[in-house]
Amino acid sequence: MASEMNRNENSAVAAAAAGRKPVVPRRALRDGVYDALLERLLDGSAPPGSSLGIDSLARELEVSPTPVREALVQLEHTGLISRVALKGYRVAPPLSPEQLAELFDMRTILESAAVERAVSQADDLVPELRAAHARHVLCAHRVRKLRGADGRPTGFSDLRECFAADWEFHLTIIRASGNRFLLKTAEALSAHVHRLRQTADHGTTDIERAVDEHAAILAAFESGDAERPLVAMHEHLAAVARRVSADG
Amino acid sequence: MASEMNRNENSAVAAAAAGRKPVVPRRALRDGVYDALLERLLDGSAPPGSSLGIDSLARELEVSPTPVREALVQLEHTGLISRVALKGYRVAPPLSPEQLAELFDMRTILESAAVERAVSQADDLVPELRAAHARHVLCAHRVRKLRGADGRPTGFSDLRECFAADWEFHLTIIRASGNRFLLKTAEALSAHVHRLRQTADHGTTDIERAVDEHAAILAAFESGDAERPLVAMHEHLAAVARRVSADG
DNA sequence: GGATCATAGACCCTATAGGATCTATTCAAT
DNA sequence: ATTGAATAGATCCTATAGGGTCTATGATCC
Repeated sequence: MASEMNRNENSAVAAAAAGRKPVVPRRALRDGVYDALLERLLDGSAPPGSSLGIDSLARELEVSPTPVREALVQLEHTGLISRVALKGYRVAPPLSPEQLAELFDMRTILESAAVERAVSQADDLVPELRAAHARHVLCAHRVRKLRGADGRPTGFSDLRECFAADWEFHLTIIRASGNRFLLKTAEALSAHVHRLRQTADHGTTDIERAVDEHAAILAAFESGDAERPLVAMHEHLAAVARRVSADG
Repeated sequence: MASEMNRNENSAVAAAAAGRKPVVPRRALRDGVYDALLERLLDGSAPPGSSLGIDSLARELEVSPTPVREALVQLEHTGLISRVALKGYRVAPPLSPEQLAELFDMRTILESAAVERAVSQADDLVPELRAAHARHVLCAHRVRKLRGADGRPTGFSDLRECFAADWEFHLTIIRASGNRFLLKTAEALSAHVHRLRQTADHGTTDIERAVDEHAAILAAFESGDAERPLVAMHEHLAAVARRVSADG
């Protein structure tokens, strides 16, 4: 009897119980719909305030309303869309200056705590951080090349990749903190962080500034000092907040 | 308590959508199912690891599977349930000691930041905090009376109310921070905080300890000092972590 | 001309049905 | 006795249909 139970215990079940992800990620329709809707919200296809009709979205995406509804519920907790019961979903308006300040205040809270906890494990962190930074530098270089040739970056695809590399640098530090709740919260905030990329017309100068400041953070971790990474991160976040607030 | 959480979340979303909307809280079936399921998860009716069948839940609650599905999606992001695509939902296992440590580490991060930001607005905070603390004291007194009469508190209803008052004290401070993201994150963690009440057999002694420590925090805010509330909060959270970790 | 009411359309919410998948039991074969 | 496949049951996922509500347009009345 016991052997049967052991045999019946699937690897996916064991992985879920242990908190690990299954080897092959299985996806239902609702996950694909979620990605599609998130894409629309992030690249500005859906202007703020526009209504998200369940039925119309289902027709556009060629699925039934049910997975659309599930994806919208999942999207609701990101803050990108707002729901009024018996009235429907709408794209949330862009963050007010006050909310923007609160967002960066929150980022400072979370990432400062992450840095404080990551310095003790700098040996494991520094190599990963170097790799993440290298990818960021590579993207920035490519964007600059494209800009030099065409005079303007081609759409959002290259910029998005660069922004993703930027965010990945931050996530690497947060992961090193070893706190799953911290990581989960940061990921929940990522939607807002990515959305304000599209609002502010970030030129390549901002990207280069970010690369430089990330380099300073990396160097601070490499120095082995316990205080310098924290101040470097503080300066970086404050600089990003200034650049975002003082947009055209 | 569940309805309060949901109402707060809705008001926050409405505020983020378009200013203030003191509308009557309209509720769809989905919200009621969410509350019912949260109730089951918090009072231990659903043991960890048990499967949450959509169809069976729909039959039990006498609704169709669709609102059940929506409520499960909404519940998924709280961490109380885990989903495997094409396999179903299951009640998440209780937090491991490591996760428990991370949870309290996260609480320390968030609530320390909240205290730091709340001290500047102590004039507005102190009256609200006094009221919240009074409700907590009242609940604790009633629980002690009941315990003295019957020898044991009647079920969870009274204790739950007391725990809700405890948490409301913390939320009051976090609200005073003026950071919506901080508040939203704390509310997201509340599910875990409330769930571990049921696991550990908290006697009335723990409640009294919490009341005393809350009183110390309140006194620290009343003193006008900028440092004392922070250390009082630190001591409180550390004490709670010790009491939870050293359970029977 | 302005306001009120009625009607129509669109939408959300809920319920039911069918196809596909997974789990568990059963049975046969080595 | 253990392994393997096959079948039955249950469950999940998706699609479709109907009831109720909200919004918008147009007509009527003051």
